[in-house]
Amino acid sequence: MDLSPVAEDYLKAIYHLEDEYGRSVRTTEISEELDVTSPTVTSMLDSLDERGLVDYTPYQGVELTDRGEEIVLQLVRNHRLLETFLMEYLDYSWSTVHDEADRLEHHVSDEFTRRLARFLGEPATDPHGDPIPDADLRMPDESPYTPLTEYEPGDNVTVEQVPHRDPDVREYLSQHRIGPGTRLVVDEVSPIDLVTVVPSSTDTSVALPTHVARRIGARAVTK
Amino acid sequence: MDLSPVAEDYLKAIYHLEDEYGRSVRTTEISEELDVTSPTVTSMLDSLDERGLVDYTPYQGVELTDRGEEIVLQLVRNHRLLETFLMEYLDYSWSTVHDEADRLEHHVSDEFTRRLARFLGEPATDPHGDPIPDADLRMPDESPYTPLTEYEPGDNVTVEQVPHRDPDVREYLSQHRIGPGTRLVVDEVSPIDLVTVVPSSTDTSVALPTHVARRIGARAVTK
DNA sequence: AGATGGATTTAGACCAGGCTAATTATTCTC
DNA sequence: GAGAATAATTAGCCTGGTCTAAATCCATCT
Ligand SMILES: [Mn+2]
Ligand SMILES: [Mn+2]
Ligand SMILES: [Mn+2]
Ligand SMILES: [Mn+2]
Repeated sequence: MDLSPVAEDYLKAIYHLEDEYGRSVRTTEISEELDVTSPTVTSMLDSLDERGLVDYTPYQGVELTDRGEEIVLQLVRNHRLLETFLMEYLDYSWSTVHDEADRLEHHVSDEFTRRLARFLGEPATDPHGDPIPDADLRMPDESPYTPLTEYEPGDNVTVEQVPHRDPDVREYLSQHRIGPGTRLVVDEVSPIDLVTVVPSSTDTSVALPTHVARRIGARAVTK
Repeated sequence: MDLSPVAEDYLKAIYHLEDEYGRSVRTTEISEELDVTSPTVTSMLDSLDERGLVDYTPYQGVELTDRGEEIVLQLVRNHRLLETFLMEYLDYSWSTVHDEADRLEHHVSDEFTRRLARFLGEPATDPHGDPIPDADLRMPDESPYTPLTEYEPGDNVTVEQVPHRDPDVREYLSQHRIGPGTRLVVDEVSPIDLVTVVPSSTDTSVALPTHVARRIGARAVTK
């Protein structure tokens, strides 16, 4: 299967959207995720379906096939190992590393990734706290982190996992000094889709909408 | 200037051919180098000329402009730093490293290359003995190595620079255990375009056509 | 100087991946 | 259950990069 970077990005988008919504994915969702028009998506879905990488039912939605998912898992492995390398050896910050990896993931060979994984010591998690599929593309077990939304006011936690694909979310968190390793106290978990936290480095309260807080993984600090 | 990898490869081909023949480059030469047909080359030359990256006179030939050369030098810098990393840290062999670098060179950012150069200690030469342009794209001075063709029978030398872009040449040298660091004795420099050498590791004489021997750089071993 | 052959360009086609405008399905609302 | 609103697809066009076949240029040789 010789796939263009463009086609690979459609598969990745479908993967992430399936994961986010837990159901088959709509044309519009892909078109928004990738910033292309919906007719463009339709024609790519036709072509991916022909190649057996997705199951696509017009007007109904699309899902990855096993072969499609395998391709995505290899890309995710490439991506997360690259991010690990870029941060640990080239001193990229967690908020700048994604774009570089998102391009390179399509262009490194499997051989490269094998060797890089060995060089890095076969890590199971990347610096954003996300799991890295192993050489057989098995995803490590559930991450042991608890979403910020499940803590109580007053809880003292260390951030371990940070959503970073969306540039706006990334920028906001980075601006407010919330990243991997940040210590913070949960201030308020409001029923109107808001969590407020106080990073110990700043003493300033930071408001987080639930959809962001839910994706921040943290570990309780045992005093 | 937002250039496709394909366009970049045309510029690189022109650069290497100019270097090899010391004159402007013909359509056919590019078409052989890149394995595309000559009409394809003609149309790409039109487009590169319009963008000011080459000077192209139909039926006469083509040369890089300063802007074109700058782009190539950045690619060469990317390429040689990548090869250095791949060999020194990921244990690629000198004969397998080129293809990976030849793809990646088009996809790493300038930021990546700056950081990689720092990580590697700002090397001036790659593991094939080729000079690496510095951050301002200045090529280091002439390599201090002497082509194998200029030695005399009986001379004892260490190979420092090895041509490796042509897969056939690369395969031949690798097969006969001639690579960076190889010690060998010059056996015969024949007027019929042939140099024979004996690598000290094998004791078997290896014949090299002049066009290959000329590109092998070596240093005399002082006994 | 003219004829010829090889190199080169022009003409016309195709595919991937985009777009806009128009059409058709599906879903929502009353 | 009909009409309106929304989502999705189809139709048709464009660009970049490729090809083959046809036309043209130019260097060389007599
Ligand atoms: Mn990422
Ligand atoms: Mn990507
Ligand atoms: Mn190389
Ligand atoms: Mn290349």
